[in-house]
Amino acid sequence: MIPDLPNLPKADIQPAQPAAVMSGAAAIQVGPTFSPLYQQIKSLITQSLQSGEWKPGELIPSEVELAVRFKVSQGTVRKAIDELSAENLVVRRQGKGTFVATHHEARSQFRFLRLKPDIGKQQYPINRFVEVKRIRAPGEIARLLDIKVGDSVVFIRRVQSFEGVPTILEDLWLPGAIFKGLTAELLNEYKGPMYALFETEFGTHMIRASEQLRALPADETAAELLKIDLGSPLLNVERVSYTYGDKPVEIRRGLYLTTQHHYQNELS
Amino acid sequence: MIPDLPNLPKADIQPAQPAAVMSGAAAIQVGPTFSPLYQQIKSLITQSLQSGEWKPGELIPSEVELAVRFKVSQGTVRKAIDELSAENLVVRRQGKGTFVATHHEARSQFRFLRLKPDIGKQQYPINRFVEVKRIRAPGEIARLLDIKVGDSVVFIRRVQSFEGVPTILEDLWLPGAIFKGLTAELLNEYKGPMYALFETEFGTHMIRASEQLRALPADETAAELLKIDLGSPLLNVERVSYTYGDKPVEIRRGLYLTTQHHYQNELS
DNA sequence: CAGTGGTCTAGACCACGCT
DNA sequence: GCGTGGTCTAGACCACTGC
Repeated sequence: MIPDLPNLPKADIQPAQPAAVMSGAAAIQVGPTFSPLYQQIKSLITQSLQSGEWKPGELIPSEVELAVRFKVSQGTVRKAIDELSAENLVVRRQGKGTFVATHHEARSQFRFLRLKPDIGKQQYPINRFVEVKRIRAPGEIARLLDIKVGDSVVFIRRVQSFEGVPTILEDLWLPGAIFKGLTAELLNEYKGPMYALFETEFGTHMIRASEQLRALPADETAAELLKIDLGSPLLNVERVSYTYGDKPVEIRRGLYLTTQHHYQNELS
Repeated sequence: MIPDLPNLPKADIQPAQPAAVMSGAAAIQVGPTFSPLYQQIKSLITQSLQSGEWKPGELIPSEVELAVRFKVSQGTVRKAIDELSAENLVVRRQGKGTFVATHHEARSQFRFLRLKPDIGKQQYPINRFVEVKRIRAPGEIARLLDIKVGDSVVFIRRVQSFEGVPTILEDLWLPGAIFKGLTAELLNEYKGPMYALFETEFGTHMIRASEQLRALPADETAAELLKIDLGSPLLNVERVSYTYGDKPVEIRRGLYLTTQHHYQNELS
C-alpha cells in the first residue's frame, strides 16, 4: 500500500505535468527553439532587471512569488536565480530575500579593480580628472562600442593615486547617447567607483568586462602624469565593459604603474 | 483525501528523515561543526579524487550509485557534483557519465595559458628547456611551496616560442620530494602542457592557480633568450599552482613578450 | 511569529550516447 | 533499449531575519 501511495496522487496530476512543462515552455516561447524552463525564467528575470522593473539594490519578489507568477515550481525559479547569483546579477541573503546587485556596496568596490598593493590592505584610490570632453567616435572606439564612426562619445582622462602616489593613468570612452549629462563637476563630486555613479545617474549597470593586458613603455604623457621616466615599463590594461544583453558601453585604456602594486588573477 | 495523501506516506517516514539527515551528518562527521550534507558528500568525493581512487580521465560512479553508497538522495549527490564540476574537478557528459578532469584534452590545453595572439588563432607553443637541475630551496620558494628552506627542489628554465618567435621565458620550482624522476629528457620527449605530464608521471593534478602580474624591464638573461633589447617592457607573471587540498606544488615566474600577444582576462 | 532563502528527499520524464 | 546526466515538480524541514 504505502509504496504505492506516492504514485497515486502523482497519477492524478502527472498527466498534466509533462504538458505543463511543455505548454509552459510554449506559453513563454513559441517556436522550434527549445530551451530549459529555468533558462527561460532566467531570461525573463533578466529582462525585468534590464527594463528597470527592479533597480540595483532593490529586493526582487520572493521565489514562491515568482514561481506563482511564472506558473512553475519554486525549484525551477531557484535554479534560475542560482545562475543569476553566480553571474553576480543578483545577491541572495538568507532570511531577507534576493536583491539586485549594485556597485554601491563595500563588497563590490573592488570587483573590477584587480590592482592590489604588494604589501598592506587594498584601498580605494583618489581620482583626479585631467580631461572630460565630448568627441566624435574614432573608428576603433566606434567598432568596440558598436556605434557609428563619428557618433558622440564622452572622453575622460583621469589619474588615480594610492596614498598620494599617482599609479593609474586611464582613458575612457563612453557612448554619448547614454551618458548625456556627464560632466567633470559630476565626476568630481562623486566619491567611490565610477560604476556606482553610472548606475545611479545614467541607469547603466556594468555586469561584465573583458580585459587585455600587455607591457608597454611609458610615453611622454604617462611619464609626466605618473611622474616616472620615459620608457618605464607600465602594465597596459584595455577593457571593454558590458551591461545587460552583452551590450558594450565603456572602453578603458589604463596604464598601471606596478612598482608597488600588482594585478591579481585567479585561475581555475 | 487526496490533499492529505502526500502527507500520509511522509508521516510514516518523515520522523526518520530529519534524523537521517542529522545522523547521516553525524555518521560522516562527528562533532559540533555542522555543514550541509552535500558539502560533506562533496568533500568525500574530493577525498576519493585526491587518493587516486578515480584517476584523471576516468569515469566516476553514477549519481545513483554514489547516492546509494553515501545513503543520501540523488539530488544531494547531484548538488555536490555540480559544485565539483563548476570548480573544474570533474566533467559531466550527458548520456555518458561524470569524468575526473584531466589536462590531457583539447578543451583544457589552454586552461592555464592566458596569453593569446593579437591576431589569429591560439595555438600551443614549442618548448625549449634551457636548464633543468635540482637545487636547495631558497627562502622565498620554500615559503611559497610550504616546505623547509634547503629542501630539494627541481628548477626548470624554459623558453616557449609561437611560430618560431621566442615569447615566454619561464622559471619553475617544483618540490623535489614529489617530482622525483623529473629530467630534461622526460620534459623534451613530452609534447603538450607540462601539467599533463605532471598528472601522468607524478600523480599530481593542478586544479587551481593564483597569478600576480606586473610590467618589468628585460634583464640581460631575458634580453638574450627572447632576442630583445635590454630594458624592453615585459609582462611578468608569477604563479603559485595548487593541487587537491589547496597544497601548493609549483612556483612559476614568467616573462611574457607582449608585442604580438596579450594576456586575456574576463571579469564578472 | 511569519517570511525568506537553504537543504533534502522522492519520483517523474526528457535528451543523449552507446550497444 | 538501457543507463547516464539534465530538467521539473511537490513537499518537507532548517536557518536566518526582522516584526
